Amino acid sequence: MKRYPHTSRILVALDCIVFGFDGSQLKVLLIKRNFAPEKGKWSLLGGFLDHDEDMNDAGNRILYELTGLKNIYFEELKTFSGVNRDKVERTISVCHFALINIHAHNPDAVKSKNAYWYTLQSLPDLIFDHREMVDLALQKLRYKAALHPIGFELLPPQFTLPQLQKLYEAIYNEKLDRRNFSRKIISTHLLIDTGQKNEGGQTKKAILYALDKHKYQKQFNAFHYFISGFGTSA
Amino acid sequence: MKRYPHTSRILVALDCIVFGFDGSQLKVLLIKRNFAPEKGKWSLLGGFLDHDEDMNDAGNRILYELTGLKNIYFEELKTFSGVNRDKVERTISVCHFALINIHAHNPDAVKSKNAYWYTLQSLPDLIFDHREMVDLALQKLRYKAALHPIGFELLPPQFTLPQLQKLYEAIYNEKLDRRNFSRKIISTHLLIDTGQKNEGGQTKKAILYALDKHKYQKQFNAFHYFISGFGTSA
DNA sequence: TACAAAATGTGTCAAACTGACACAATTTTA
DNA sequence: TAAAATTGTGTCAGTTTGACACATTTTGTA
Repeated sequence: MKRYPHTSRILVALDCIVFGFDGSQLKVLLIKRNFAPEKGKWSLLGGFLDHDEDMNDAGNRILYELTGLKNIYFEELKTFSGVNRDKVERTISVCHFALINIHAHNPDAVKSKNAYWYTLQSLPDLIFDHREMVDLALQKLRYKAALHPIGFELLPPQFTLPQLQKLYEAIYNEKLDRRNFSRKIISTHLLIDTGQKNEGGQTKKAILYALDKHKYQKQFNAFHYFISGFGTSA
Repeated sequence: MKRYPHTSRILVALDCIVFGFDGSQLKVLLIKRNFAPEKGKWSLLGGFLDHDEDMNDAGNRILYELTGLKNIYFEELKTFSGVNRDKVERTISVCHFALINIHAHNPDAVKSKNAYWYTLQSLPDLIFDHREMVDLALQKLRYKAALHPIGFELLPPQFTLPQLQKLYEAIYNEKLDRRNFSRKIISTHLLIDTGQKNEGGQTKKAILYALDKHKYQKQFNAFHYFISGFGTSA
C-alpha cells in the first residue's frame, strides 16, 4: 500500500509563543510575517513541519533560526485545527510556548528577521488565531509556574531572590509578600548560594543564587505551590 | 494564492485512550484494527481528521461511533509526530484521552467494532507508538486527578465515598487512608448528599453522593490536592 | 436470636505549614 | 552623617495534614 484511501492530507504548522523577562516585565517575541497572505502583519514565531522532521526537530529549528539559541525550554500546548483558520489552505497549527533568558538570545538574528519583544499589555493585532494562542500560553505559564520551578528558565544563570520575585509578580500581575516568598523558594532547596552579591545594584546588595540543576531536574515534576492562593476557587 | 509553495501535506490522525472504571480496576478500551497495515492487531481508538472538521469534531465523532456517548470528557495530550511512525505514509497523531462512565456506554456498539476493555496490567501489544500513548495518558491522568476533580467523570451519577476512594486507589495503585480521604473530599464541597444509601451493598450501607455540577465547573481549575504525597520529590 | 465480622462515619492530636507582620542590617544619596 | 530604600531573618496565631481510635450499621452464621 502506498497511501491510505479516502483521506485528506493537510499542512501542519508549528507556532510558538516565546516568553522573555527583562527584569520588570514579561514579554513575547513577535515577528513581522514576510509572506502572503497577511504579509507585514504581526505573527507568532512559526513554520511548517517539514517532511523529514518531527515536531521536536521543527521546534528546535524554528527557535534556533530566530534566537540563535539551542536547548531552549519549550513544550506543546494545544493543536489549533479550525477548518478556516488559514484562508490559503487547510493548515493545523501545533501551538507551543518557549521560555528563554532574554539576555542570551542573538539580537542580530532577531532584528534581521523583523522580530520584536512586546509586553503583554501592548500586543499588536495578530494574524489568524494567534491572539488566542498567546492567551492560552499565558494561562498555561501561570498554571505551571505556580506548581513547578519553570520560572528559572526565564532568568540568567545567576539571579537574586528579589529578581526572582519580580519575575513571579510579572507573571501573575500581583504583589507578593517578600518574606513568605523567600521562605517558600529557599525551602525547595533548588537554589545554591554562589557566595557572591549582585553588582550595580541599588541600596543593599542581594545574594546571587544559581539553580541546582541536578535537583531541578529531579524535582521538576514535584509540586511546589510557589504562588499561594493561585488556583483557588475564587 | 491556492496553496503554500515548498510545503508538504500529511495525514493527521486522532488517537484516544478511553479510560473506564469497573468498580475495582482502571481499564482502557482497545480495538482490533480492521484495515491494513497491522490489520487485526490491537490499537487505540482513532481515526483521521476529515477535511471539514476540527479536532474537537473529530474526537466527538470517533468517540460517539464507538461508545454511543456524547459529551464525553476528553482532552488533548500530545502530538506524536515521528517521521516513520506509520509505514504506509507520513501521519501525525494528535493523542487524546477520554474518561467515561463504563456503565453508560453502548456495549453493542463496542462489541460490533471489536473493541474490548483491558486492565492496565494486561495490555496486549499495541500498534505503532500506541503503548507510549497509553503510558503518557496514565501519567497525565494521575497528575490531573491529584489536583482537579476529574475522577468523577469515571463514576456513575451517584456514588459513595468508598467507591470514589477505590477509584483513586486504582488510579494511583496505592492504598489511601479512609478517614483522611473522606475529610479531603468533603471539604471540597463538591458533593451533594442525596439522602439515599446504596443498595445491594455489603455490610453497612454507604451514603450516595452526587456531584454538584455547578460547583464542579466553577472550581474545576482550582487546586485540590486530592492525593497527598503525589508529586513530591521522592 | 444473638454475636462475630466487615465495612462505614466521625473524632482526636501533635507536627508542619501558611499568611500576616516586625525588626535589624546594608548601601546609596542628600 | 543621617534619612531612605532595599535586603535578610524572625515571630506567632490560625489552618491543614498525617497517623490513628472508636462507635455504628449491616450481613451472615452459630
